[in-house]
Amino acid sequence: MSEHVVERSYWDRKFKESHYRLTKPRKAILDVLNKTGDHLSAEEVYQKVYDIYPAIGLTTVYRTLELLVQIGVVLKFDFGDGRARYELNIGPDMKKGHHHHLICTNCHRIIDYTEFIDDEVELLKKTEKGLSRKYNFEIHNHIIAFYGLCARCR
Amino acid sequence: MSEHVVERSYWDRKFKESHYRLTKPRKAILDVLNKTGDHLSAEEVYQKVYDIYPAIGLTTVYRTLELLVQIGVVLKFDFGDGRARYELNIGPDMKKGHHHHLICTNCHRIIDYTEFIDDEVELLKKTEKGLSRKYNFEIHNHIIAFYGLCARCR
DNA sequence: ATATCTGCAAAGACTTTGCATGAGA
DNA sequence: TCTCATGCAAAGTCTTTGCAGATAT
Repeated sequence: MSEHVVERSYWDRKFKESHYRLTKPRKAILDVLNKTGDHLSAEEVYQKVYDIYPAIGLTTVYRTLELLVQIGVVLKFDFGDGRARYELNIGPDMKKGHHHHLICTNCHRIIDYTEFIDDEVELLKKTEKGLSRKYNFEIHNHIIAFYGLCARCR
Repeated sequence: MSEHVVERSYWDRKFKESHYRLTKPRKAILDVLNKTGDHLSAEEVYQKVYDIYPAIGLTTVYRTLELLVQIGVVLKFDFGDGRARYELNIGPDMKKGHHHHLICTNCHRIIDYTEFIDDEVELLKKTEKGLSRKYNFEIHNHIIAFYGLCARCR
């Protein structure tokens, strides 16, 4: 399918720029991230990759996720349940655009929201500009998260 | 000193409300959190408490910090360096008010900032109201953080 | 060819749990 | 008194590292 061709060329380019090799395990991991709408833990990524590429090792998953975070393709989060979680930041076939999170402190469920994002982005742009000037800090990314109790847990 | 009396009565009240006991180890931990301006890890809290209360155990530090998070006295963060960090949320003698963080992804330094907080808080209030209605989510807290490179690392 | 990458096993780091002793209301 | 809290040791999780064999350019 041509959809797949587009994906491949996109990652190819992105990897060439970063002088890393786009190997089979890495492609499989990217495919998994590209298809899911969830915030997967390393173990969960491993499980899903295993289905399409059983030779995969958990170590490679960790190393690849780390690499993808470095080159800005993946975002890494910690929602307080003791394991890091990952989601695609940029990709050819992304399920969602820029969004933020509601995090249930009881059951650790994550709700993505996109409401008010425009207002937030506008404010954050101003803030970013001011902060990077004042602290000489080069901002690459930001997060906003609300903590509390979800509908089921309250 | 009367300053100390004020602190004690404050924590006393807070603990009575929560039907927990304000023991010596817990007092020592609160004193440490109250005096520092940093975001301490559990190990760092342990070290500092050790100086004023050598009988302290690391386990107690973990359990107490967890407890303080539960009753809303302490905030828990994960800045990406593999250990949780804690700071006082409310207290009699706090070093800082509400603030957010700039996090260096290279050296893991944390910079607190309070600029633009008013604008942010205003926007977040609106957002909170909308989100809690739409998702039936009870919001207790929020975080904003910017990731990037600090002056030294860029 | 040859610099990277991979998977396994082992080690590392942080955090939690079991349990007998000790302290607070 | 009697429930709750503490400290030590041990266990549990998630993540990283060492290394020999496999792979991509």
